[in-house]
Amino acid sequence: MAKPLDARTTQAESRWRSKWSETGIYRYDPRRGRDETFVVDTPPPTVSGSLHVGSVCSYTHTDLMVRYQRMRGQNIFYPMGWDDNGLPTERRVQNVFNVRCDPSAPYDPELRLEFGRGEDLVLVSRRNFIELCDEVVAEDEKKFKDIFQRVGLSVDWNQNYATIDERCRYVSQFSFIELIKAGHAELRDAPTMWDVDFQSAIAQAEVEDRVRDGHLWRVRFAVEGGGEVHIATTRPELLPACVAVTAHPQDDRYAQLVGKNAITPLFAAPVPIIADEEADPKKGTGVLMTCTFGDAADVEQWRSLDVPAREVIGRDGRIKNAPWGEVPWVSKDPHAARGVHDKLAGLTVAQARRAIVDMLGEAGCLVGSPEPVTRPVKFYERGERPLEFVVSRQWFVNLLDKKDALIEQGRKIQWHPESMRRRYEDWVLGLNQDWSVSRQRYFGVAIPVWYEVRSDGSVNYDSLILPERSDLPVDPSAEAPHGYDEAQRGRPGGFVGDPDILDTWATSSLSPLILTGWPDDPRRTAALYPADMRPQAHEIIRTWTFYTIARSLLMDGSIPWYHAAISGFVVDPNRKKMSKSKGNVVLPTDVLDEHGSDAVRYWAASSRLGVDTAIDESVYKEGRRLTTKLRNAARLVHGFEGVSGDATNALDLAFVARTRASVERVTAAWESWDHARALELSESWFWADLCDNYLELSKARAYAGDPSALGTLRKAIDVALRLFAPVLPFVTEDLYNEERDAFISVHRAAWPLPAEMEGAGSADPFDVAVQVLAEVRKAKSAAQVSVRWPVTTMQVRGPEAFLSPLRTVMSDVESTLNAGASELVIDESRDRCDVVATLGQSDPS
RNA sequence: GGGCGGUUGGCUCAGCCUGGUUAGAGCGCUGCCUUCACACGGCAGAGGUCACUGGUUCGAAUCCAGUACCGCCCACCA
Repeated sequence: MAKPLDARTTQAESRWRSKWSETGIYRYDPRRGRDETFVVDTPPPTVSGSLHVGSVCSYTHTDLMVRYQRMRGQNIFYPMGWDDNGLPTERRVQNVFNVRCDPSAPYDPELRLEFGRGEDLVLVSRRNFIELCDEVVAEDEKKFKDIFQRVGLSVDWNQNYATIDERCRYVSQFSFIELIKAGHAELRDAPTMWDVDFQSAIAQAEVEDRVRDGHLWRVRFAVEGGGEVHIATTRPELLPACVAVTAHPQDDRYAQLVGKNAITPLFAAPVPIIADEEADPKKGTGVLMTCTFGDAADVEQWRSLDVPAREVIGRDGRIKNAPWGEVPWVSKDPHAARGVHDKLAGLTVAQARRAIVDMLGEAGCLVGSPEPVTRPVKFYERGERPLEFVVSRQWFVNLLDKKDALIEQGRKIQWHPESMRRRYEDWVLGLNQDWSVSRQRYFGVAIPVWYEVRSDGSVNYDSLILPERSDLPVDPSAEAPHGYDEAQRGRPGGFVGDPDILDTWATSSLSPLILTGWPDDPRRTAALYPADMRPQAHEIIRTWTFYTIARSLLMDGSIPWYHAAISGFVVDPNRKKMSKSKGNVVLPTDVLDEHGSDAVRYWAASSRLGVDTAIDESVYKEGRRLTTKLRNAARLVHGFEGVSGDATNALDLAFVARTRASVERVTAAWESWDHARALELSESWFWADLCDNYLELSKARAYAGDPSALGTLRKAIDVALRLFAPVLPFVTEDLYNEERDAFISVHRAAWPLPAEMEGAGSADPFDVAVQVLAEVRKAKSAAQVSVRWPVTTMQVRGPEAFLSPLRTVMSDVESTLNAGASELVIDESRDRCDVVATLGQSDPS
């Protein structure tokens, strides 16, 4: 059981937090140029519920690099954003206030609602709804900010945005209008993936496969002119939507049928039998039906075959009432077809499936019994019912024709770890749809478009009315375009506003631009864009990474950042993903309370980018151990009295050389974005070289006030504090300022560089001294005596190459070991040394 | 089905790119050592056929090929 966090640590952490905030040491300086500025495109966390401990880990990873860069003299632009637009917020607001948005309701400026559910459901205008959303997210933002500050993120809190705020709406709408003008975004009336519960279009990136049990039915189709063909399907309810039947061109079983018509059972619709490479002879019966629309393949075939669409599933996920009646010509027996359809109309997909299977069975059109199958089914990632393809009017951003360019952009970016680039490329290569950006929701950035209404009252979707830049952000459902007044809304000769909002990623994908003054302040933009670093989790490579790269490409062909730092997941100690249902969620506030900020940061810093990390109590303990060790080492050195001088003693010089080599390696690790390696190297230098060995070896001289030892020790502590400052910002700041009258932040101090340790020569004397030390310690341990136990005589036998450096530091070795006379014997026959120590007979005390 | 990552002492991980003396660290474990920075410490120790198979090489944890298992990402679902 770990000892509770001592009050000193907690108080120091909170004191330094306040001090940093008061003194503004993390503030961005807009006067400095791009080449000396390090820009972070911080992920705006979704502010709903509580912050995940995994977020604490990955945000800390960012802060580690930021603090390193700051100490390297970089001007840091490290903002914070909040992602508050979109569905999660809407759902929370609906629950918290018991309201629903009614876009047709007028705005009520006096509306005041209490937190907690009211008795009756209240319908509010879109603007009121958005205001309520603002209210709710403000609460969450406070909680998130508190945790981020506790963990010591060196964010410049003056650089802040929320994806629903005016600035973001402005940037998002402006950029979208630019996409329209450039022909990258267009309105299409086309089959789109649709969530029947959320009543909204969904983009490919928001879709996930879930494995579901189902059945494979074999259905008998008659062939015009005689014969029959069996098709296999898991979705018989789409039979009325069947527009073609396909078989593979090399499939001999069906070759003679191609070109003829099949007749669908129950509906008696003639549909062409077509040879198609996509039909796999090994699956099902080798023959499948193309329906409008069961899946993306259907959409593709429907396009390429140029057959009519027969949409049977409505936006509510139920079988439509009318379509069959609207196109009676497709059936050879319209009356019977209508009779069948009437039984299906209004049923959900699942109900219709059962009903149609029953009817097919009665009609003798099922072959054999259904075969149970499990197959992946597409769901909206937040949805509960399978997605359907429905025809609707949506805005799309064209990306399918830009795969090559998107991959090319990805290659200009450095990925950490490198393997994540492949994930991005795989996603790009697997794209099969353009980006559907309109969402039939309320809390988000409105699509900034109106459409003209013709004199006959119909909407002319080809005739867009775009807002002026000076009017942005706009809400087309509440504001009239220039040259019109509100009375003309929906009237012949008037206008209608696009009722939809943009996909949340349409705004998030502009995150590297949002705070850069784009597009109105080109000087600021040039100083902040592209960003240096995009930190994020790997799960959103398909969304945030991808869309951001795409937006920059479409904007001006730029890349959004130079480095993408991808963090892994944090999993529970059993390597399982944390989830509320499993009850294995670890709250950031709990670990911070229990172990302290520095220890939690130490844990985060121990994990490498891209690697999944398990919650591990022992690592927090290790972090606390390190902070304690730092305090104690600093206390010892700060307690020595005497004047510091230059290092002149042989051991001191050798230790400086050893330190210089370590600093070089630590710095190289930071430069290669490997904070875990940097920490490991810093630690082994500090713990072994400095504390276990050099401190012991120089202690006697330090107590005696030797200026060389004192100068070297003080320098070593100073280096240690700076080396650990990125990882342990609190304890290092505390110790750095322990001896100072006026506050100077270690986080503004210069990173230790080898240049500070020039002229130290070789580290050999230190290394050989350590070897002799280890030998004698071993002997004392074997004899079960204390480290201070006296050594009466000591003989070191070895080659001159070893003894020569040892000779220069022998007095320190002797005093550390409490040894009397010692003898060095040259023996070139061995490549190492032997140490023979005779221990004293009695306790020194 | 495709792609990526992993498999090293009881646990968590490093080392692998650039093959070469007894494979490292922390935790845990064992023994010893406490007035002189630190017992949230120090010293010493036990514990590993580096997943498996084959290959390259004088030499393989490290390079190559394949297999198994674990995890993640993706996939037009008949």
